[in-house]
Amino acid sequence: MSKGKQTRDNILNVAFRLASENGLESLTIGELAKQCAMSKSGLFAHFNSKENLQAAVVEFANEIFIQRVIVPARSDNCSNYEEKIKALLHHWLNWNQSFQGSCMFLDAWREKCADESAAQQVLKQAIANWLTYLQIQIGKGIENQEFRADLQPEQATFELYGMYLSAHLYHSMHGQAESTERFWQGVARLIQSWKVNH
Amino acid sequence: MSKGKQTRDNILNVAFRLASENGLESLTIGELAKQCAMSKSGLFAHFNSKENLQAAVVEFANEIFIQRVIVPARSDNCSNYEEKIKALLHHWLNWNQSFQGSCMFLDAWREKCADESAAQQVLKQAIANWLTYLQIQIGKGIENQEFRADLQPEQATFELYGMYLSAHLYHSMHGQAESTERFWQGVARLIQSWKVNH
DNA sequence: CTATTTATAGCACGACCGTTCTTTTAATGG
DNA sequence: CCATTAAAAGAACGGTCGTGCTATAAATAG
Repeated sequence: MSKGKQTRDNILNVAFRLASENGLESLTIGELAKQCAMSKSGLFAHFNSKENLQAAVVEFANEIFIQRVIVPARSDNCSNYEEKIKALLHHWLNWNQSFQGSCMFLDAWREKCADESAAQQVLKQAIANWLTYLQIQIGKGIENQEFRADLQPEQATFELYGMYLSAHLYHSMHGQAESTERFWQGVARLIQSWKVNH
Repeated sequence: MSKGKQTRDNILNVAFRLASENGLESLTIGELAKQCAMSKSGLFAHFNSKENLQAAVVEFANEIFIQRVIVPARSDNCSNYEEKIKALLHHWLNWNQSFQGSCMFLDAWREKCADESAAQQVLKQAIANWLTYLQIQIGKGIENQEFRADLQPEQATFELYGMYLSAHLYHSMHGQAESTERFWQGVARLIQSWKVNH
């Protein structure tokens, strides 16, 4: 790897950490440069604009996400899709709780009406991809006859994501223990309802 | 109402609007003063620090929230607690969808580790109050034997809030129609599960 | 080892940030 | 109506923001 790419990679690592602490919005070039022991202009030259930097950070975060959530779930060798989904949720929750601050993926909806920044577009796409991935797993679970035939994968994904978001909020309000407990209790009930016919 | 309080009230109205569009974090005194047709220093004198301003905006937003969600639900004259909860959710969703940008109440978890700003503390308290209020309604529904005796109000509130958060996200990703549809479908299923014994 | 490209630093810019101080204007109570 | 108080404006501050431009240092290729 050439020097340039190497430095750029380091910058993104540090930027990812900072953005995870204080949010993507409050990531500044000056502070980032300081943390990287670089000059502002030297760092700036790698991205040519703050918007590009932000977008790059989001792309980088998405790669980390895939590496920490989707890939590990593959290695878990789940015997069915319920196990697969639970494994995904497990790694997802770990990912979430790995931030001392806030996960930047939750800033996706911070849209200023029409003029979306490049970073926000990348962010939304990443989330959309992830939700679609989840949805496909649920769909496969239906095909595999683990879940009811009339279960709607989109709706199920919607509710699963809600459980995750709520866990995120409760994490900062009531701590990790209660957040995790409520999440898994809710998920268990939810998945149960995917199986039973009413 | 004296001139001072009057102006302050106007400032908070405008600030609430701005913060609802672009987030509480990106609310600046200069821009706010411009929108209020005031000088920066004139506006500043009302709060003496940005932190106080932000906290005041959050308190103001909380009052609006109560006025738009809790109070209207009282006028709905619900015959039971299920209806009451649904009325609350209805107004809650309306509140949420009244923002073209983001609802500032969702920035509560944006904590920078130990050093929480005054605004964030007020924000968290407001959310905690609201969730407790919801939880109490559910508890009364249990007392009233509308819901299962072994239903956990805290857990039920957790899951209800997740539904709301997911609706908020889907609103910006898939539009209002789908978001609303999924929300009510999820809520219907959730409340149904509060009644039936498994 | 040298020539050339690439990466980084240094410096300056205009703009805006929150905040303070002083002065002027407006509202208020007697 | 006048004296007093409260409210708003004006100007300036040190700081930081993102972003150019220019020079230097380092990596790379021949």
